[in-house]
Amino acid sequence: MGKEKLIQFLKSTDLVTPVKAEEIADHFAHRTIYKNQFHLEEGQVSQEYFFMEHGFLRAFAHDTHGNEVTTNFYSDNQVIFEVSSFFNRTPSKENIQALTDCEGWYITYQQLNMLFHALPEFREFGRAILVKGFTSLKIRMLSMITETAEERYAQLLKTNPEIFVHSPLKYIASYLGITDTSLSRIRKEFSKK
Amino acid sequence: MGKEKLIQFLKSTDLVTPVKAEEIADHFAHRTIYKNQFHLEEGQVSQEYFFMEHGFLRAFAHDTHGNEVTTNFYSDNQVIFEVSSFFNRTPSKENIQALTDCEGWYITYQQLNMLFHALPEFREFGRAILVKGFTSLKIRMLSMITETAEERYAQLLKTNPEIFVHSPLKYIASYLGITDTSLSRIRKEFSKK
DNA sequence: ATGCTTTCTTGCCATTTGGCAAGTGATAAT
DNA sequence: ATTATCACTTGCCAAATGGCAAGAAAGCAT
Repeated sequence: MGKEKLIQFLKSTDLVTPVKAEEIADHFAHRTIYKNQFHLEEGQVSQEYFFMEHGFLRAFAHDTHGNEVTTNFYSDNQVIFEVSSFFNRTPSKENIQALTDCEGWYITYQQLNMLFHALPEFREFGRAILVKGFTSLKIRMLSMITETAEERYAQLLKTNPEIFVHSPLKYIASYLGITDTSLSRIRKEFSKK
Repeated sequence: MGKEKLIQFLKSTDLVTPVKAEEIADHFAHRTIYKNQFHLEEGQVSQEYFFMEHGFLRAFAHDTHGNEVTTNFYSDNQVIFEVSSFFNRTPSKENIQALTDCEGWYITYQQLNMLFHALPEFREFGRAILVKGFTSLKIRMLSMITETAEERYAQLLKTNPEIFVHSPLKYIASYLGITDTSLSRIRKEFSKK
């Protein structure tokens, strides 16, 4: 049935046994998101808990002056949904859009709760995903406060080089908290070293 | 037994019924944290899920050059614990210290899991707390990226004036992502308006 | 292949923020 | 009361980042 990657991912957390992983995966359905399509649009309620088998997505919001700001990038083996909108059933302030064709597996909010109820192990898994997202955001916040734009750029290039393959620099710039002009200059300086 | 505030807080989320709120509260024990004492120290595993009835706390971490950075402030009616350390049972990179005498109620990791297991409603409550923390961090990140230091200062002063009552400005400065020198200048400019 | 749009770079200059050190005032300890 | 420490401010200047506009380069549509 082709859900090997999903099953492998569920098992990789060590919170879900092999047998239960299969059972959980049974409830996921296949989803393709074609390049430029939206997985979630501002104003909608995030409906799908989406495991990405392969592809590349960008999440972005609008600031008070209407400018786009990239809030996240997502690649293979990540779970994608807008936490606040998904769990509170409120309209999302974020958009999630495909930068390449994406393939993966999803369940709805209702199905997720059903599974959480039926399989406590999956609930632990769900929490682990949440904690992971929270933790990486905290790390990013710390780097926003303590590091220079160049240091943040160097770090991103080192730890997430695939972002530079799939995303235009202007999206990366706002993710780093700088303008595209500055990013261009930083890259110039950086390449000299 | 004096746990009215805790019970009220549990009920306020609408995820926990009045009866269950009492049952949950039964498992919490009283805790006083005196001014300057640590609720959590770097290197330790966050052990207590702490509901603050009243008081004021600051969380801080150290950056790569050893400088203190304030990561959060906590006041009345908040749940305090270091998410990553608490759930992953790993050493914390953060410290949580009292800026005033604090009083509240706590349970341990083991008790929390026991309660989660026994009372699914409390689990929902736990998730809501997590989602809330995540959401406010996302909002803060967006403001770090899109707003000037002065705008962030004005916003904090408006929405969390109590912080300025209890915390020295240098702690607030690093929370805002600026130096204490800059905050001082911003305040000077701001007061002219 | 041609033209159109988007992405990226660059020069010029403005603005924001930081670094350091001195100075003032407040608080705390003895 | 005296001293020491801490919190905050300020002046001077440096460094980082932004804004705008022009131009080069790359990608896309027809």
